[in-house]
Amino acid sequence: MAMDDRKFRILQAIIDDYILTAEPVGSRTISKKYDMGLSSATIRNEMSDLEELGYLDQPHVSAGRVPSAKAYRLYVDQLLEQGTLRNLDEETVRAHFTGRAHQMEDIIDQAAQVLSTMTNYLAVVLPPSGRPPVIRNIQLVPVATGSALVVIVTDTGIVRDTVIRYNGQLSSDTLYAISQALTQELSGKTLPEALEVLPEVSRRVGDNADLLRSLSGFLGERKEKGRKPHVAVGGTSRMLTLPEYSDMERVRNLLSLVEARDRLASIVRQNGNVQFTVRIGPESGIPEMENCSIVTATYSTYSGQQGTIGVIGPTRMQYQKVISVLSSMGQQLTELFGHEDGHAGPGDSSDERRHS
Amino acid sequence: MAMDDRKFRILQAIIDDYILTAEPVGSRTISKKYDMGLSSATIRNEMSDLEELGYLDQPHVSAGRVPSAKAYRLYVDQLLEQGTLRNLDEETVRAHFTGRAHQMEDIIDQAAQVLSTMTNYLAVVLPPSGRPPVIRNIQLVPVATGSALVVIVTDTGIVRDTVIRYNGQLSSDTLYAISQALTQELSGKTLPEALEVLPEVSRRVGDNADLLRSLSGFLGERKEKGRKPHVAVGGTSRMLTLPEYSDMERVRNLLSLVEARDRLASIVRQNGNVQFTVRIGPESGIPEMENCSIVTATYSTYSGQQGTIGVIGPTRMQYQKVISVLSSMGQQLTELFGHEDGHAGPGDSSDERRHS
DNA sequence: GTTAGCACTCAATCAAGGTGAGTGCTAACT
DNA sequence: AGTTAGCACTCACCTTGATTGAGTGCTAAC
Repeated sequence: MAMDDRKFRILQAIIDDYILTAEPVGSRTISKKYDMGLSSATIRNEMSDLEELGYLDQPHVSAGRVPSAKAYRLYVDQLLEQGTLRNLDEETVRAHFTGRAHQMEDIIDQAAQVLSTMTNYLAVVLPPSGRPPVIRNIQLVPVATGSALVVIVTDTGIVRDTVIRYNGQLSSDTLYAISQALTQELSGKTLPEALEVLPEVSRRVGDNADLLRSLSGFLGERKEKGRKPHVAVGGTSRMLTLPEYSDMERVRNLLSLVEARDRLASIVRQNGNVQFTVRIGPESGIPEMENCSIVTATYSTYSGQQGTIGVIGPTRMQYQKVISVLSSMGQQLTELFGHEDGHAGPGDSSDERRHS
Repeated sequence: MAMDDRKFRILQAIIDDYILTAEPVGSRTISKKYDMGLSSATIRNEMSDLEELGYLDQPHVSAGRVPSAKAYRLYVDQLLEQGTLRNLDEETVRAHFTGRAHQMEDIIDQAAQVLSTMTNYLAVVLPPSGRPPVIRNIQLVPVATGSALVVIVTDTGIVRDTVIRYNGQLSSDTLYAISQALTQELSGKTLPEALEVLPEVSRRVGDNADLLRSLSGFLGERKEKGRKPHVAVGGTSRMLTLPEYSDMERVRNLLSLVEARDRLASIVRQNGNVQFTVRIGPESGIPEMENCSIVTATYSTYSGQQGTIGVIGPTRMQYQKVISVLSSMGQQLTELFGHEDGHAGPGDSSDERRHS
């Protein structure tokens, strides 16, 4: 016995209904609500077949049927194939996501916010990452006697800054001179490379050994740990309204996942070059995500770095909606970061980008 | 009838027991577990009095008694008076809170983490704020053609940065010259003040009207919205293990509060100059916090700015522990920020501070 | 003033029975 | 051969009622 067209249509109806209600679906419901022109008995036979084929599960004998992960997989694959769903939410996303902010973090926060309100699920947005950033400019700004702010502008537009301290006093002009020297020597290099050549540079620049040692220490630390990236999350509380989270155990699971940002990031992060990933239930291989689906998309920056945006929800997720919204958001982030200044947002207050 | 010493001791026992078990406390429990040398009947009489005095509530007639907000208030006041509890957790806090980080945000994140693990409640840490920061130094760092990073170093050590764009090309040296001029003119001023005099400065500096307009726009925006401060939160998932959060409704309340960081901040933020605040249940005046207590403490920076750290938990909170931990943490943050560089953490890798 | 004793209350627990949604199977129908 | 009506069966869920036990308030004796 194989999957024929009628079986598929019935399966689809079951999935649709289950996504809507979160209740096991009975044969009578399908026969009546989705008029297939078939009696419940016939549906019943087909459902029995579908169960045998592994597309349906039965919580217990006198309950309706529930779609299996395999069913969702089929459903989603079919959705993606026909590809009609894209861009349905394009405009709504544009309307809510202004991207009008100066800091990268604000932007991804806002993106997560929009994603979660539009989908009603948990949204995660990871900042761009990828190949190591290349130094463009180093600037030392006097803060107080004996301390300076190090600003490193990289090609990704991400600015890393910290205060270092040194002995003695250096004038603003001296610091500028050192900055220029450092920029000269180090621009075009990645952070680890810069760290390597720093001693040599230090010799050449000469008499500020102390300051350069501090700088070196800072770079070294950064190399090891990296700045832990800011992971934006939205919609946690919204998830709790879903019936699947009336179970405390699951809520706790979800919450501790959300709290462990780095773990969350590693779960969501998408490798490879596909535009989309849909991982349904156990496909993710993550034990506590058995009942969740993870849909991710990517966006990219002008410098070729890649970021991930993702939505986590129950397996009975509104896949069409989620995929459509993610797709639009991915596109818009790509647009937003697709410009030379790297940092986001129209610094001037022009409104062009929305229509470009 | 008034509160006498015996009544007080009984009340204390009830509170202690309720804090421990979260179950209504019966007369027999008090008589046996806390040997008062009194029979349950006597305790019962006293409890009846205590109820009449408003210190105890009875969920229903055949249940034990539960301390009222008034009881906790008395209990806490008494704790604070005797003041013996301070510094009990000093060492543990020191051990877990290294404060070893370059970014302010990392530090307050870590502080929230430590607070929540040590108390098992929800911890909130607000960055220092207070009088408006005064500009010390302005620096424009070239990022790409037509765009520059604005770094403003303020006396609070907090660095605000953003990329602005302008027409045309300016060399690194030109930008430096402008930076110097701006620093000259604007240092010592607050942001709003700077915004006011900027047009004038613009005239004097001359031919870079476009850039200065961008800068002015940026400052104006900042003035309005301010950079939304980073509010660190820790221990959300830990709260769910408490029996009072087996109710979904409450969990949702808590969660949406945690998600609305600004609201959370306004709840926790402590005004006035007291070292401590303990708000018990309805005292906070916040409807959804009726069953919660909020304990806050402050820390301050060398520049006189003040930050708040707080713990939110059920009214039957372990007040002693919480107060002690908050106290130690506040002290340590004050120490940490009590130095000229404002930005935190030993930039060098010396270990001195832990013993200073 | 303290305590033992007793009647009383009431949430919580559990078993028993009823209900209804849903199934699987069979036999009749097209 | 596919479809459908009918029927027996299953089982989660709800209701009901009885039981239990923690806890109280009151009274009378110490």
